[in-house]
Amino acid sequence: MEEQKVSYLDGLNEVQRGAVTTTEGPVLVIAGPGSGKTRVLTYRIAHLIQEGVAPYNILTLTFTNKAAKEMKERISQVVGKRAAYVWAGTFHSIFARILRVEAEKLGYSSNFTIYDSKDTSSILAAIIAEMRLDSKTYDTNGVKARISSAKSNLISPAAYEQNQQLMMQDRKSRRPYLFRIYKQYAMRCKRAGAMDFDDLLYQMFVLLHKNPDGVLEKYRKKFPYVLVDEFQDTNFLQYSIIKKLVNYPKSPRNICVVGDDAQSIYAFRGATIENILNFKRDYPKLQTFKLEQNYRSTNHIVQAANELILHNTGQIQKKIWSFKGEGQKIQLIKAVSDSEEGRRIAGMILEQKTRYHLKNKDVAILYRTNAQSRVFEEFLRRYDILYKVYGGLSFYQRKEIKDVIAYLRLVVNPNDEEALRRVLNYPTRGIGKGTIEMVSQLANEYDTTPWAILEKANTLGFKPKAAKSLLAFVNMIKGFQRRLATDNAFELAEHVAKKSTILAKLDQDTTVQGISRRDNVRELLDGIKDFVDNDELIDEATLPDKSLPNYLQNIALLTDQDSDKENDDRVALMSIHAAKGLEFKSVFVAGMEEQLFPSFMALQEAGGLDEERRLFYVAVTRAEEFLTLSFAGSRYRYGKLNNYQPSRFLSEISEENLEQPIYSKAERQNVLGEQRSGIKGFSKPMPRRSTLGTNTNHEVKNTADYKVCKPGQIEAGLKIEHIRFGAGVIVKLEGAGKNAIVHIDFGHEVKRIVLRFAKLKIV
DNA sequence: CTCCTACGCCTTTTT
DNA sequence: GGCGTAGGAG
Repeated sequence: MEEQKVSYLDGLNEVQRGAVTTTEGPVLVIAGPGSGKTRVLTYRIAHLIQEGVAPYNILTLTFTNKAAKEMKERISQVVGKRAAYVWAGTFHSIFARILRVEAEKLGYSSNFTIYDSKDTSSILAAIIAEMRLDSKTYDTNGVKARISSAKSNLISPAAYEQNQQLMMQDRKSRRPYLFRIYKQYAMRCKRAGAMDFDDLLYQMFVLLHKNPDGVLEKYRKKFPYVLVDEFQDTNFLQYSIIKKLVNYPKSPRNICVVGDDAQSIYAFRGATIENILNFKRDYPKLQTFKLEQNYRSTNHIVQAANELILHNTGQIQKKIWSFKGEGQKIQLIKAVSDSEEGRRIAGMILEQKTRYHLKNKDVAILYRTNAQSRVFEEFLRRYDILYKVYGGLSFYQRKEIKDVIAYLRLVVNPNDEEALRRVLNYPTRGIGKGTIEMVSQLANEYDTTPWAILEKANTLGFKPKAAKSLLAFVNMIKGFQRRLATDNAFELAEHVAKKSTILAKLDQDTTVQGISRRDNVRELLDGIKDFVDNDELIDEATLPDKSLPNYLQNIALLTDQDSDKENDDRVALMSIHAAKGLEFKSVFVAGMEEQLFPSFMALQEAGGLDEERRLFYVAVTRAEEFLTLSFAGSRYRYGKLNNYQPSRFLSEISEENLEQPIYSKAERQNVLGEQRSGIKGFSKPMPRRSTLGTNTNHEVKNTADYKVCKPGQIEAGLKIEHIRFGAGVIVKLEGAGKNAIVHIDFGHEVKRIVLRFAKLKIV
């Protein structure tokens, strides 16, 4: 035992060891990127277990399933099978697990449905329509964000209505009835026996706060040791729950939170760095450990990270440093267009693979928005490089999958309104818009669920034809429900897919998308079969349960289809957000352009720029050895071509660390000077503008005001500007009329372009 | 009521 | 450029 202890503690530096072995009392670990944060967390848990703490008394909260899984695996490497009993998971999944047990105390069934973000949007859209509110002022996403934010700040619908400040804000933004939507939405969720993502946290808090049958004491006792990963990304609600569990009179306050304020990138969904400050205030006996040594990246990368984050205001003082040697300077790709960016990055990956013997999985392409992945997919395919796109719309978010799942959800919980709405007339069975609206109205009138209305369809004044269709639907679902007792998840799902005629419907569609949809449904069924056939005990505390309800509970919180087989050798394509916590030998950060990164949305919000910069900090620090930044002078957005300026972030890394910087030293001073003087948005030296506070949008040349010359004007020797490729000289004209081709020298290459399609401007 | 087409909006990031 | 919805014809 003693020896074992020594063996794992030996691999830690002084500070890390302190963070691991200080098991009693509140601990704050400020962990820079690559500083061995996960190591500290897992060793700490392992250490607790070695010291005699029961694994099931340890609660570890993370933000992603992936992080939780990794942590469990690494704990088991130190303490073996006992690791399976540790309560480690995402906030949402852990609380869902607890809420299933305690559901009845809150008036829910333990079979409650979890509404994902799309379900929420869809219900809100329906409510807004039913209330006859203008869907433009009450845009679904805006309303959703507002409700989510209310919940995250523990404001109930009733409290919302009483809150003068919120009501005032709504009146100002011409949405005075927002509180009614919130109220209605909350009522509907409850009536449907469903919780959305925020409810999983909100209801957890309510449970602990109302404390029916002493549940609060039960969980305080159950979890004497609490750990929180990525603490900088917790919101007020999450912090409040943790506080309930840990901070009370006579509590041992054995809580360890790990985070890095410089990596806080979720302020947009309510995360607040204030939690770190509050933590210091709430736990006076706090012990703080700062992990600053970076074990991940070479020095140029670390230094670049340090210098760019200096442009932010109010970071906790911290400077990361590395012993890994100078390494290679950061490379910069200047591409004229998004497709050239794709081509050059793919080419560079090929080159790096040969020159440095990198595997595909050593490489990642990171971007600000998921929509950017397409070009890279195209070129990686062309270059025969295997890749995997993470995030974006997950498998379970696809329409056809949601449709099948909706049937299954309905079988388990017929009150699930959203599932009902989705499939009541899909595949079409003669239940039209009017009928559906009437169902909804009756449900509100009788204060009951739509399902209950359907069951009594023949007594409520529906047209005979409609009533017949509705009852046929009810009988079909009831038929499925009878099988719940006997069928396993797969048998039932397959039966449902057939009998609902979903499969037949998809078979009719012979378009490419149609076939792919069908394949997806097949894949879903295969997945359910896997779930049923798999005998492996994931968690030794629970017995295998192959029922449909259990299947649905398992997938409800799966977002990334984390079927990630470790030996899958693929280049990773993902958003920077999704890359947090990961590391790669070689990282490409694409789309380094003003308006894209930093995002134009963020630039309009207070603190937005700083958050974008922290995001860039996260991106940069994912790289171990090779970091390449790239920008494109033009790219398609919403199917339209736009021109872009290089991101200001590029000018925040000095020549010491960045190869072939776009700016000379003098220019760089100039740019920094302008930024400091408060003129937003110019990342490139520009002639002085006459007006102050010029909006950056003016910098973006758009297709509309680009004056294209007529084909007849073109002749050899002319200097022109091409809308995508920039400045060039006409070399010659080939052919005439419709087929005329123009040769243009753009400096680095001569392109042949069909004259009648070329958008050229004579300079 | 169903199917087809046209139009409009979309994209910031996630559990 | 792509998806979802609205509006019209059958």
